[in-house]
Amino acid sequence: MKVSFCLLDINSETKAGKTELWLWGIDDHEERVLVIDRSFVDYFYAVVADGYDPTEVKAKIMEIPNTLAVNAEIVSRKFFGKPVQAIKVYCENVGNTAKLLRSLEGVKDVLEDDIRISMHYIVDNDLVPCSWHQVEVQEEKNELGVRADRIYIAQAPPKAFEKPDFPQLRILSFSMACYSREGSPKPDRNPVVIISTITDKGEEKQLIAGEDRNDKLLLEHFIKHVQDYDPDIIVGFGTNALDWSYLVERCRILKMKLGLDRVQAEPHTSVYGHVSLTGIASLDLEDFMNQFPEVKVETLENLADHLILTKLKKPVIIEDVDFADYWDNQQRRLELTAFSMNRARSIKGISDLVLDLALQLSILVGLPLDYVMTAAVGFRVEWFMIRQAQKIGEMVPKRTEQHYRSYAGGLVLNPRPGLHEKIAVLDFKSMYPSIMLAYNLSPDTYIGPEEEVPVGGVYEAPEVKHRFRKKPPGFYKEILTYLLGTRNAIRDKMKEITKTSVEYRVMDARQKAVKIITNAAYGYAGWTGARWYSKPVAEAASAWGRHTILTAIKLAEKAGLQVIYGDTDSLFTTYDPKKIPELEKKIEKELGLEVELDKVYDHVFFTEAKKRYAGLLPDGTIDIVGLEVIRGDWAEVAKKVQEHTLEIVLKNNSPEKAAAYVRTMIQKLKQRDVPLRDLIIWKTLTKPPREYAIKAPHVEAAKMLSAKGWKLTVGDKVGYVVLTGEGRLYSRVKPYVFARLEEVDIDYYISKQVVPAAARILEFWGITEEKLLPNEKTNKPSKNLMEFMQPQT
DNA sequence: GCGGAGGGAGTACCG
DNA sequence: ACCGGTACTCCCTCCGCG
Repeated sequence: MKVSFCLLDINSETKAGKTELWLWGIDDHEERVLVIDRSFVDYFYAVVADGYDPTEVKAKIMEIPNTLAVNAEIVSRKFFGKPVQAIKVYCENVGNTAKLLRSLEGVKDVLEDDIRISMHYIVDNDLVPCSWHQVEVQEEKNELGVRADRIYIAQAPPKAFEKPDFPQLRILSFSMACYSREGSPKPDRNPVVIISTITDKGEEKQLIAGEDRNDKLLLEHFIKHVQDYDPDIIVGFGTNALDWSYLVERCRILKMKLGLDRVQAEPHTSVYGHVSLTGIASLDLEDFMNQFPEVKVETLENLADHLILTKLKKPVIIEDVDFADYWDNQQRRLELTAFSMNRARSIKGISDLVLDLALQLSILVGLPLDYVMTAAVGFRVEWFMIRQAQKIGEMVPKRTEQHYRSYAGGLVLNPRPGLHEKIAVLDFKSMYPSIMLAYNLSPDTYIGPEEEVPVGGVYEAPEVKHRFRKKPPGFYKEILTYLLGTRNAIRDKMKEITKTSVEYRVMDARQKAVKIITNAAYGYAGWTGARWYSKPVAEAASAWGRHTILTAIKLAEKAGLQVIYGDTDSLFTTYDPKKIPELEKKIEKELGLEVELDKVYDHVFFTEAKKRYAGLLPDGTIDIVGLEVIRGDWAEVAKKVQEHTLEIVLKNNSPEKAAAYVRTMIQKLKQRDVPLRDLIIWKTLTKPPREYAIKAPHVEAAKMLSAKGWKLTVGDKVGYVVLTGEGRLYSRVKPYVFARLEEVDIDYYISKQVVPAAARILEFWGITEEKLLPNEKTNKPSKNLMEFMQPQT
């Protein structure tokens, strides 16, 4: 019989020395199915050395005792574009056999022994995660005790096919709270006191520990609840780093097993730091944070707030530290449980918004849903490439960390400081991908300095002089042609569809997924960890990029436009509605790359610094780029003042008014009329505190947190405030959770945060830091004299 | 012993 | 665990200073 199913998860199981592939999915009757394929044997390639007869090499391989090689076949493949003969060796234990063959005479290289069997299976059979497949099967009785409505044995590998609808997924979102009076909770001593869950249908369920904080029953109920609801996807926040390992450990201590997946096994750590649940896609919303760089302190509450899930009322935030206090108070315990439930609701709300993109990334890249979300962008690009490589018979290079050599990147112009009117921003569309495509940049088209110019000729990069054959199209070109073509096609189709339709939403997500991979291709090429790393490719791309923008500047100036600023692929010029379209055409004609008029600023302000400016758009919104306002490591109070300063300057063209506003704010600060939270400075811990070469404020604050039992890891953000006192800054900081408003050094916030941020803008009009600070005895007379002598004011 | 200059460490941004 | 280019703050060392 034939069944159709949507593939959601895949794992491999070894039964009696034989590896099976288990495909988990939903069939077209909404039944949960497990399709087992026992016919796939994993493999690797043994590349035949020059001058050896493949038939003999193959025979030799088969003769080796204990190779475990079940079969071998001679195949023609490509490696970096060059045709090679290889022996495809099928065997049960790829790792050992590949090792044996590495030193065999006649074998030049061993490849793809580092690709996991489930990925070989997906790639070779062209399976598409989160998509429909048809497969010839025989039904088998569920004697394995797995949680599935049907179990099938595949008679042949499944085949992907197009089907527009998507099955109704069961999704469970959850959040947990632990009781600890000793800092970060530890599973060997601190119980889980609340788990809040909510399903995709909005059904809420809370599991709460008993008065004695005994969590055995709670955990049993949680496991049972998951088993009963049988979700296809489980969503949490911080689950990979925290929740899953905590729950597993906690269960072990209570002599239980956290068997909530579809084979009643424990969650297990997998690649990319992902924690995997067999048969269920486990998603961690923390992995989505890089989608929202605007959210600087990456908490669930901040993300929910950013996505306006909480527009009705700002929820009360209860810090982890205070959980124990809340729990121990009858009345406040209700607040804690409500808070926990709200977290679960936020998780559901956010996943409703981001799941489309996650699914499309999984479909495009070909990694199962849970993996694709945890994988860093470099690995997403790589899996997409591996998939394409298979299609054209290209073998996958090994991952060998290459020696790092830096190279020159994009060109940044010095801005013309001051306030400008009517400024156009021209952007090259997908500049690096377009360049790589236009000049056929690829590791396999690169012609080394010693090599002859091939028939058909070469493109030679400016400055760096790297050469690339014009024909045939290289691997990167194939990929970028597909990506850029697909994105354009999707965007064209989207124009014909109602914006509120489901179809539009799906296409928008697909378009975003394609964009993510396209934009990362250049960075991938220059990443020493990449399988298809090629410094010449990345270096040539940026060289052509510099050439491109330099040419564009010349053309703009020739057209009579003044260039105010430019960075990598953008140009800021005076706006002339007649000249701009002509310039666009001229640039496209001369360079073969598309430019577009991205926006026109009514007013735009530059300091002398690159990469920092603010512009007013016709609709009244203000773009702020690079300045303190958009930085996460400045106190909110300074950012607010700078933002308002910019608004006054850009909208009213009135620096004096802005200065007056700043002075008012300083007065307010002096009264300590400011919430403590506006004084917090957040900085990331980029290494373990011990390893810092110098003393730094955020590191000292981190040490104080650790001393109180906080578990801090690299990548965590530390929030601290500056206190009054003597000496270096690092000696008078305190984590904000321990601090009171009365102890903070308000003068620090005035002189080192608010005033510099405001003066950054106002200095252009001669309003210096000194002029913003109220006149006091602390002001040195000499400075006032200097001020007096400055001519421009 | 102290203050300031200048280089270095550290972080976060832009495209 | 994607690239290079850039701004900026605070730390730290060193130098001058009879």
